[in-house]
Amino acid sequence: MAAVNKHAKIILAATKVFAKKGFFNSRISDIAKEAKVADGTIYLYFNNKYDILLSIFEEEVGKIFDKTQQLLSEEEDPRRMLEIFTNQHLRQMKKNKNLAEVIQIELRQTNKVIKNYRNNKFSSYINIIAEIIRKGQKQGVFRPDILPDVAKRAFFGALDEVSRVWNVSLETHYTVDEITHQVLSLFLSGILIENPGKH
Amino acid sequence: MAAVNKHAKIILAATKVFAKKGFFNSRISDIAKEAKVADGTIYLYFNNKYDILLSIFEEEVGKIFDKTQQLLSEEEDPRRMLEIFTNQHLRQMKKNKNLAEVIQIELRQTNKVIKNYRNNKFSSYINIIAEIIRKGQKQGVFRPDILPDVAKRAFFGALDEVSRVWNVSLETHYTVDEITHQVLSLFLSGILIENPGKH
Amino acid sequence: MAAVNKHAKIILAATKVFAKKGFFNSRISDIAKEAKVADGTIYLYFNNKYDILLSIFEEEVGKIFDKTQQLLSEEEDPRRMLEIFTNQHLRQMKKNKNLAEVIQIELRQTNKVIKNYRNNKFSSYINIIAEIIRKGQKQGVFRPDILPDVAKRAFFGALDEVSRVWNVSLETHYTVDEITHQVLSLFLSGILIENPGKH
Amino acid sequence: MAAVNKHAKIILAATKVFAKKGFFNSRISDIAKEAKVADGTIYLYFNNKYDILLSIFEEEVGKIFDKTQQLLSEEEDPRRMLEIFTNQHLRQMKKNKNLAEVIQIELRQTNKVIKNYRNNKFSSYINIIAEIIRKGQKQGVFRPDILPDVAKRAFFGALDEVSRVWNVSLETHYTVDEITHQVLSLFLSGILIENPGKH
DNA sequence: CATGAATGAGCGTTCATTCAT
DNA sequence: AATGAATGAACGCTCATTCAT
Repeated sequence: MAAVNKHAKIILAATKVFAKKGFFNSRISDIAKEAKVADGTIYLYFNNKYDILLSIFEEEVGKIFDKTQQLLSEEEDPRRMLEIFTNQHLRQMKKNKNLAEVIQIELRQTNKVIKNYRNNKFSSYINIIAEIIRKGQKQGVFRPDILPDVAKRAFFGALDEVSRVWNVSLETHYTVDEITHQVLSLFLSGILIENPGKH
Repeated sequence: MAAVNKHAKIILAATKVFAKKGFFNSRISDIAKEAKVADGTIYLYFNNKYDILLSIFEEEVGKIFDKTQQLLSEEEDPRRMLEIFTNQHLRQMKKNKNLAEVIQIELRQTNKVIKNYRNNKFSSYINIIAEIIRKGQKQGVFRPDILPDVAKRAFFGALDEVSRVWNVSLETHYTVDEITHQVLSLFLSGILIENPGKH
Repeated sequence: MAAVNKHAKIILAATKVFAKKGFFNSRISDIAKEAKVADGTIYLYFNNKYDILLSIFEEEVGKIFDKTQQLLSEEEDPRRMLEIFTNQHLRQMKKNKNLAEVIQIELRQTNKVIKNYRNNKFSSYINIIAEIIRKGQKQGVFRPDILPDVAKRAFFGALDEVSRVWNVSLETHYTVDEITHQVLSLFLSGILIENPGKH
Repeated sequence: MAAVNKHAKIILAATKVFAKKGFFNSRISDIAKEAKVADGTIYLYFNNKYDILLSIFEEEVGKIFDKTQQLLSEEEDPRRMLEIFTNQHLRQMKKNKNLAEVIQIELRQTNKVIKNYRNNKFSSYINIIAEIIRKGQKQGVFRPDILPDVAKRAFFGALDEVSRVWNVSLETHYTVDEITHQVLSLFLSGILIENPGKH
């Protein structure tokens, strides 16, 4: 078995285990068992437990980032770009629930090292939103008074919280497309029926 | 020192410690030291470490819930109500950064017991948003196609993610009122300059 | 309530609690609750937890010792004296099962201070048996080759083990008088049908 | 070092420590130090502290049981069998004083789980006595009015109490053979010089 | 490279004892 | 004398990490 496979197997197993039990409640032995390797083997590929978590972020979020960038590269309309981002994000989160859990849960915890997520893949990922907004403002289709760095957080927070429900409760039966439409519609047009103050 | 004070002191200390280090990285002895009581004293007021976390949620979120309800009780306009909720939430999170951290961080982790947060104070708090939306739909000022149970999550997620930045990074220098305006404006009117597709 | 009563109440409660849970598994608060006094009150009457155990021994065993001495004082026949001792012991153990437990269980444990039970009430109690044997040997009714200090232990051990069953299992349905007869008969006449080797 | 050795080393160390300090006064770290392993290593071989105690019982008592059975297998005379049992038991208790302590002390305590010692090795061991008695009764050499289930306890209790002295006090200087003779003689022929009431 | 037995630092929790009231 | 809230030392057990094989 090639080394690259072991690495991937451990990442996959750790994602599954972290998602199920949370980072702190997960044991190295749990991950080892799930990956079908010995406990010690994990330390041939990762420095420590926390390093596994970081690797998941960087690698898995990196994949989503790349995929999203690629999807957006052929699009020029900021409205469509936002739709693509939304749909792609929710779709990924639904497809890869384990990763969704890890992002959602672990993003907010551990020892603050990772929280200040500038200069990492996750930060880049979120900044895609800000870039789309800026592009729309340049094109004159998005309101110029919107602050991209505030709006990117609001938008990501909304997506994140909405998609959490997939892993936690059974209360929702909406499809990805329905949720995409709801959230996108909210952000694009707002909740008001009439927007007399708009211009 | 009256018992009620000890309880409050421990809650306060635990909130501070949890916010600083995260639940799992916090030690009972850290909380005891912060509260200036003996380790054992904590167990006179709480069943175990996790019980402290739950108590913070129920008690502190309960206070915010009550305060918010009171502020909203005199208002009839759903748009104003949403503004009041937003401003009040962001103001509380900025004022009580430790509690904000605990809510934001701990809400997503621990052993899934509290994650399914129906039937608790937190659930009630979030449902305020859904109620405001339903009221606005009845009054005909909010779009009827918006799903209140999806929108409440999107809205809370946006607020939550936006306010996180206060505790984590230094990147933002916006005031509460500016952020309130940004987020509210986004939700009410959307990001589009023109909304030809509306109604 | 007079102090003497508190002392007695605590002894009684402790005997009950120790019997039920064993010395190490018993909590001071258990005893306090059983005695209906505050935890701290116990320390007005006893130096520490272990002191309670010692007091039970000295006081309760002392009572049995006195009672037994009194019953034996009017008897001159060593055979009858042994019967009286046996019957009295088994009767007490059956009547006061809690004390029986404490004697049986706690006699063999704790920190060896008490185990070397010379110079205490329990030692005196066991020595009654040796005295009876010596008396019988002097009178020429008991075999002179029997060593009283060995036989006293064998006899007490037999009684102790036999009576344990009352507190632990349900396997026996024999009455005190039946058990008395069995044990006494064994010790007096042995298990052999014929004793040609005697004298 | 083979696993079987670690297991045995810990059993040996625990027996020693329990004998010296008693179960509740013994620390896992005491056992670990005595066995020259790390604290955590103990938990690779035993579930918890109490499990160590149970294992000592089952394993060590099992060995004595097997040895005794083997010694008795070639003997047909119940009188000789009783002598063999007695001698063998006392010899083992003198040889393995630590185990003797553990049996004597711990048998009567802990949380009553093992006290009802049917269906375990210890129960089997004691029942050897009852079987010998029944055999003697069938052969017509032991009195038929003796109840084997009462006598087995009386006999074991006598042996147990007599052998305790070896670990606790210095008062006795008798050899195993002397004690064997005393106890056996007592049980076979009784203490009376004449047994006119027999048969 | 891979293993998994062994390690031992670390922590949540308990509870005998104290002492201010 | 009596109380019971408060204390804090102590311990069973866990688990990330190491290393001999």
